[in-house]
Amino acid sequence: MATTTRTTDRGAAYFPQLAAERLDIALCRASAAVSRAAEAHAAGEGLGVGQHLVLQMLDVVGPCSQQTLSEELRIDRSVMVGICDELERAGHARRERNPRDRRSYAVTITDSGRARLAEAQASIPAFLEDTFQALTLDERGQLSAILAKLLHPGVDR
Amino acid sequence: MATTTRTTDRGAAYFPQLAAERLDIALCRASAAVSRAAEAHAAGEGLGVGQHLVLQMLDVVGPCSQQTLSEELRIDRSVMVGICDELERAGHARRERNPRDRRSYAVTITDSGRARLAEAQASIPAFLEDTFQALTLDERGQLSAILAKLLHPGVDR
DNA sequence: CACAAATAATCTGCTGTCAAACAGTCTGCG
DNA sequence: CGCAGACTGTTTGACAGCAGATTATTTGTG
Repeated sequence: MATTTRTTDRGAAYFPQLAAERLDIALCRASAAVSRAAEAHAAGEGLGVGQHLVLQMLDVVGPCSQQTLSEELRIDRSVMVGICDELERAGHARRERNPRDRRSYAVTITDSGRARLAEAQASIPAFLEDTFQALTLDERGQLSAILAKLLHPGVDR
Repeated sequence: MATTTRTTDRGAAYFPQLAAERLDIALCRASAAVSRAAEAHAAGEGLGVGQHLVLQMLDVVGPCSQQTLSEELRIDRSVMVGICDELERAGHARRERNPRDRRSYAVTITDSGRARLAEAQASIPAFLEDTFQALTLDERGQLSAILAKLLHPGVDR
C-alpha cells in the first residue's frame, strides 16, 4: 500500500453508496451537519437557535402561550421552559399571566428582545448562504418544496 | 370563536411560514420525524439502525476496523463501541484483533449476522416507501441528489 | 356549590449523542 | 535501541430531547 493511505482516502468511500440507497440516512446525516452549523452560528451570535425562533415568532404573531410556541415551532414543552427562562433572564421576553386563563402565560417580547432579534436576523441570510452554498438557487427551492411536503403531508391538495 | 378551536387549528399555522424561510429548520424538523420513524421501525425489527448499518457495511466491504465503520457510516467512535458490543453479544459479529496492527479490531460479520441482515434488509423498501410516501418518485430522486451534494460538496466536478 | 375531567406549565428520569480524557499500540527519527 | 507523536478503542461527563408524573387552574356537570 504505497498510496498515502489517509483515513478517508477514496477507493473505499462506502458512504455515498449508502446515502444513495437510504434516503432516510442521507437526510439524517445532512440534518446533523446543518444542525451543528446552526448551533455553532448561534453560539457565535450569543443567542441560541431556540431562543431566536421564539423571539421571531413572538415578534410576528404577538404574545403566545408556551404551549402555542411549542406546537408551532416543534420544540418540546419541557425544552420551551428553559428557553423562556433564559429569554426572561436576559430581559428579552416577559412571562405575564394570562388573566383569562391563569394556567397559561402570555409570553411577550420586550424592546430589548426586538433589538436582539433584529441583530440575529441580520446574520441569518449569510449563514444560510454559507450552509447551503453547495446547492444552486433552484435546488434550494426544490429542497424547500420537498421538505414542506414531508412536513405537512396533505396540504397540497 | 365558535369554531372548534383545536390546538393546531389552521389560521395561525406559523410553522409552514417558518419552514419556508429557514431551510435549516425545515431540514432538521423533517429529519427528526424521519429519524423517529426509522428508530421505531428498527425497534419493531429488533435490530437497531446502527447495528443494521454496520452489518450491511461489513457484508458489502468485508471486515473493518471500528474506526473505518465510524467514519464511513458517520457514527461517532464512542457510539460504535456500544453497537459492536451488542452485535458481538448477539453473535452477529466478532471482534478479532488485527495481527498487523493490534490497536485495531477487524470486526467481522458472522453467518448469524448475515441471516439477520437479510431479514432486516427485506423490510427496508416498505419502510422507505411508507416514510416518503408524500413524495413522488421524481421528488425522491431530486432529494437524493440534493442531499448528496450537501453531504459530499465538491464531488460533482 | 362540589367535584371530576381537561389543560398549561413544570419537574424528573431515561436515552442517545458528543467532547474530552485515558490506555494500549504503532511509527518515525535521532 | 529509546522516545516523542499519532492512532485505535474505550470510558467518563455534559447536554439535548422526550415520556411520564406533578401542580395549579379552568371547565363542565350534577
